[in-house]
Order: sequence, then structure tokens, then C-alpha cells
Amino acid sequence: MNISQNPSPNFPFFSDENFINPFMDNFDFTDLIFDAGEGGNSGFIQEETSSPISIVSSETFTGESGGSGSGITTTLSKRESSFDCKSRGSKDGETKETGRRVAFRTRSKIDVMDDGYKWRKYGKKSVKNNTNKRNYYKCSNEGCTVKKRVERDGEDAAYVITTYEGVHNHESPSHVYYSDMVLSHDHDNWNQHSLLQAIQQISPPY
DNA sequence: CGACTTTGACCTGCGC
DNA sequence: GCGCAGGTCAAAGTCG
Repeated sequence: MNISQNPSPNFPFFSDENFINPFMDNFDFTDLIFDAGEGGNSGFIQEETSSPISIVSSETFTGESGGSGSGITTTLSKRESSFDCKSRGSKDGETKETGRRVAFRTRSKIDVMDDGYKWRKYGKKSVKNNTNKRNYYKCSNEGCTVKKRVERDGEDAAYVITTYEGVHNHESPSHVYYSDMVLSHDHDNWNQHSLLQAIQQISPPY
């Protein structure tokens, strides 16, 4: 059940061709909710909006290679705007920004996508307006404080909302491999490519 | 035996 | 100030 326990953490659809077809059948990179965080524009998608987070539909995004602000901006629901909340629960009352925050919604039968990093689950919580539980993960790499939240969309359980918070301070085991794949395979499915780009925004290449 | 998940309790911020 | 909701902790259980 737990993909993050995969001894060879990787995106299934990039790590093993045997996984590509079955997984893609279940996968639809639908919305990217992007927050550049304190570092400002990271060059991926940045739009002028009252909210620091934007949702850009993959249709527009993929059509505008490099998306320069002409994407569809959606007003976030109250629930989604909570992504911008500062970290709570700091024992010393310290308010801390953990850095970049990237959230995206995918249509997937798989709850937790293996993104190439090793995650350790530290919490599970039922949230308001969502009958499904929200799962909390931390990057299990020593010294890495990146967190991930995974929940089923309360309005459409076919969608999974994944939120990454922070920047990995280490290399993804799959990073090099993925780069090779992008160069050597002319993927028609830009959704996959877009997702990886999004994730790599919080995992700068080494 | 170590790494991981589960789950209830606890903490904190926010709105009323 | 109080209650609610979200986020985190940590002990116990599970698994390989």
C-alpha cells in the first residue's frame, strides 16, 4: 500500500516502462497550485493575484510552454487557501516559513504518488468539508525538512490534492534518471512532464 | 531490531 | 475568552 516504502523510490511512470501504461491510465495532472514562497518567482508559473497561490489548469499551462501569466487563475476556495497558512504548532511560537509551497491536484486512483523522495508519515487527520483523511508526510532524509500533505478532494474523490512545502536539501534518487528520460523520450503526455517540473521546483538540481 | 504506520492527545492560531 | 480546526508529537503496534 505504501509507495513511499519503495526501495527504489521513483516515479513509477519514469522509472520502469512496465509501469507507464497502467499508471498513466489512472493519472491526470489536472491543476497546479503554485506558491513561489519567499524566494519570489522561481520562473515556473507566477501570476498576479491577490492570493500568493495560483491554480493554472494544465490545459493552458501545457499550451503555453513556459506559461507567462496567461493561464487561468482560479480563486481559491477557503479550504485551498489554507495552503498559505504559516506553519502552526511551533512550540516556541516562532513563525517560520518553510520555503516554497507547491500544490497540485491530480486525478489518480493512487493516493500517494511516489515522487522520487522517501517520505515518512507522521500524521493523519480528518479535515472539515472532506470525508477523506489528510495524510502528513516528512521527507525522511536526514536534515531535510520538506513536508507533504496528501488528501482526496472532498468534492471529487477521484482527485488527489498533494501539497509540498519546503525545499529539499538533497538530491532526489530519481532526479538524474528522470533528466535522462526527458531528453531521450519525446513524451506526448505533457502532464507528466509538467508534474515533474513542478516537483523539481522544490528540488533544485545538484 | 530497525524503520515505518497508526492514532489519540496535545498545541497553536483564528474567528466569533 | 472560548471553541473549532489544522498541524504535530509520540507511544504503541506492525512488518520485513
